[in-house]
Amino acid sequence: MKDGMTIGDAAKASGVNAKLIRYYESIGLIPEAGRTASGYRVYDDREVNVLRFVKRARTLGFGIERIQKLVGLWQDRSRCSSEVKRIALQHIDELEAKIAELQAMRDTLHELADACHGDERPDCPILKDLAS
Amino acid sequence: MKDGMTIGDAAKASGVNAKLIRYYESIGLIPEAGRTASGYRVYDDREVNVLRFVKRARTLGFGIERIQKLVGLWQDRSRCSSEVKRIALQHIDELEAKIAELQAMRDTLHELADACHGDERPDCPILKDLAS
DNA sequence: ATGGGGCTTCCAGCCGTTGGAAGGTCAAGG
DNA sequence: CCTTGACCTTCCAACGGCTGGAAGCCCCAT
Repeated sequence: MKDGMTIGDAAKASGVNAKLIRYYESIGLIPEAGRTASGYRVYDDREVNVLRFVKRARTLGFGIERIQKLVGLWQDRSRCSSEVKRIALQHIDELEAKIAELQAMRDTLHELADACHGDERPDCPILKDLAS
Repeated sequence: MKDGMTIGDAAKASGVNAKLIRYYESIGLIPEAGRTASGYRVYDDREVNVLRFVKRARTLGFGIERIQKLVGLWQDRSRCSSEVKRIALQHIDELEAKIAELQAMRDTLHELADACHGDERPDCPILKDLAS
């Protein structure tokens, strides 16, 4: 039962849904799966592991392109860990930037919301700010 | 020179580029602009103010649909500030959620990157985590 | 009249999914 | 053997919020 899974089985085993597996294949993130005589895709444990790797990397916010590199490094036994770390640090930088951006929005909005009495009257510092 | 601007002038005056102004019109975020005899869009100060409002709201991360509501409330003199505040608070909640999500990614990655020596050796806790 | 800049429309792509339609395949049960 | 229903296949479209390009018209200065 381990080898020769259908895409549905691979989806359950990896946590990546079938539709997304096909999509990942279509964009070249994962190699083309083998096929049965009738055209069904066939997966084995190794491919499920790749899918799990991809899913975990997505959970950490890596983009597809970077995941491709990570999968490559993962499968390259002669890789340098420095290369992997470099990619991770770069991603951390981008996350920090995004976080800072969102926090700035939140902080501004928080101030405006605090200043807004939020009652039935039309006077509103939030709209005043937006209109400025 | 104040009224009867072309889209390019309105873009400069509002900070929203011409392409985007047309897009906003196409999705109904802003009403259809008037036209000259030859088909050029024409803008006046009031419309530029709406564009500025939209731009500021986008800067604060509001989505288009919500901005539509905000513009409506802004132009409604009998609005309740509570309604505006409600929208702002809801948006703050979503920002908080997104921030927390990104922070979780960053924290995990930070731990992994710290544990990775990042040298020429292949051993790598980052890949180990992704493969788990 | 010619050039160049701005305007017009429409179409396509970005990212990572998700949904749906239309049709083929497979195993189980009547 | 045939039907049912759950699976699989492909392709096409939409989400949000833009951004770019192509093809063609308009307007002003030289």
